[in-house]
Amino acid sequence: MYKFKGKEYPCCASLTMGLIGGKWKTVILFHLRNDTLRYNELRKEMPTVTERTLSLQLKTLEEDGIIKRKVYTSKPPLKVEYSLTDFGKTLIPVVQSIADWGHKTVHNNLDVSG
Amino acid sequence: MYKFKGKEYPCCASLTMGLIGGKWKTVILFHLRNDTLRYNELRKEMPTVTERTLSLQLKTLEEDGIIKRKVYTSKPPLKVEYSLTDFGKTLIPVVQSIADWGHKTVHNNLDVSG
DNA sequence: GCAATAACGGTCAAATAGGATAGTATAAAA
DNA sequence: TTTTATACTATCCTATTTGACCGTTATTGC
Repeated sequence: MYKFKGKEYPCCASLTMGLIGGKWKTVILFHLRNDTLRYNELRKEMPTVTERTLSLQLKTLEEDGIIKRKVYTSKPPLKVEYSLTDFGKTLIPVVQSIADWGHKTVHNNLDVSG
Repeated sequence: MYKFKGKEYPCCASLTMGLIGGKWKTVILFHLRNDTLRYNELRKEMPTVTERTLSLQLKTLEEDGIIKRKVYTSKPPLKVEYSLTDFGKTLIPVVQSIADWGHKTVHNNLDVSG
């Protein structure tokens, strides 16, 4: 049994998936792996996600300590930047290997059965 | 846009997650990464999954060409063995990095915020 | 004055995932 | 002869995730 942040997981792999699983989290982390991006910049990178879902996922990633949210409110134009925390940066190799596999698989077309 | 087996994904990372995402798939792949296991051997490794869910996940992993199912029915005692296909073996580094991160994270207790 | 941009939040609904429980067929073991 | 083991399948139900759509506050640009 693995425990992390009050949640229990039966396997080390399921712990990781509990944090980065779901339809959009790895996509967000992929776009943030080398960059700091604003909310609307993320939206442009991920046009098919709804705003509601994006902000929900950003919130849980922040709660889990994986990304940080920096608000520039020193005066008017609201500006919010998202980036990986130090803890979140430890996930870069994982996210990268997930992304690389997807990329390589499409290109090699290793798909046998059609 | 990435396409694989008739499904579309907005990002290379989401393609991978479409195949190995969900609560149990990486756990199954983790246990099969070096071994061939029978249905009930998998159950013993994953006592908290229900039989329904386990067999559903095994079926979709098989349909996606990631694992193969070998039935030994040459006479009576029914025996079914699950193992990775060659295609599935290309996922070993991905699954391993997911598992390693979970393992290391629990042990280092990198959890900052509590 | 009006539209556009930025960064969301709220509500509702649909889809999907997963769990609880029980049942099946066969055969061996006690 | 009853129980146990193997490898599932079938129903039913709940919980979680995600999408559609609209509203909000504030400010800049035309």
